[in-house]
Amino acid sequence: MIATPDRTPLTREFFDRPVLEVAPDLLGRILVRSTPDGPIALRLTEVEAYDGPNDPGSHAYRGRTARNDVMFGPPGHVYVYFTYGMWFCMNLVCGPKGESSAVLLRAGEIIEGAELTRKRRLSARSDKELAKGPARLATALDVDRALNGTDACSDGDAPLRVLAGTAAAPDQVLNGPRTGVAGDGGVHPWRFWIANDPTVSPYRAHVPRRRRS
DNA sequence: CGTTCGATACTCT
DNA sequence: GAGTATCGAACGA
Repeated sequence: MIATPDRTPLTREFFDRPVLEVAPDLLGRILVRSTPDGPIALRLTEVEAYDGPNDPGSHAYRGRTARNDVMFGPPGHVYVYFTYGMWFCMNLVCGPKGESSAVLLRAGEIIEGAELTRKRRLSARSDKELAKGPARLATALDVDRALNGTDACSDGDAPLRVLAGTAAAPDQVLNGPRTGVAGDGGVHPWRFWIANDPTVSPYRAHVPRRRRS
């Protein structure tokens, strides 16, 4: 039988651990986005760990800036960044305050409010694609810069919360190289996903782009 | 389902 | 100025 997902929020202590512990433990958890039209719930199926100052792939690698400021704050908060001129991606800050580690939320399954996400994800060829990729996930949940720095551990009517859900069994969690990270030729296998889940995004190696002349 | 190509504007050098 | 923690359109199978 399938256990009923636990709808209690994850605590700040959950996120106040090494990011490589937190990242796989987030799989199967439930992200709830409160919108004026109603809640959207997503079961996390794919994440990536970014290990603060020790990780050349991390936005925090070269120190604190206006963009990555939230990463240096308390755990359990939302870090949103803008990339490729068009897209937002969302992370959850981990580790003790000041460590600047975070988990990128890469993909998930919409389990509630799918009708609300379809209006923003018109290009999705099926519901499996609604949140298949980090920018698609953010678009589906209507996440943008306005949510940067918000607390995902607060209860009540916070715009974003993370609930306990049903953690993926450890033997169902696979890991491999991170997607699209410059210079990370499999050195850091810090992408984690649920085995055989149809909502996991395809792996893409990093491709440097040059501007047209 | 897969591949290829290029749009886009922000961040840091 | 250069690079980017990506995606969608178009096309083929």
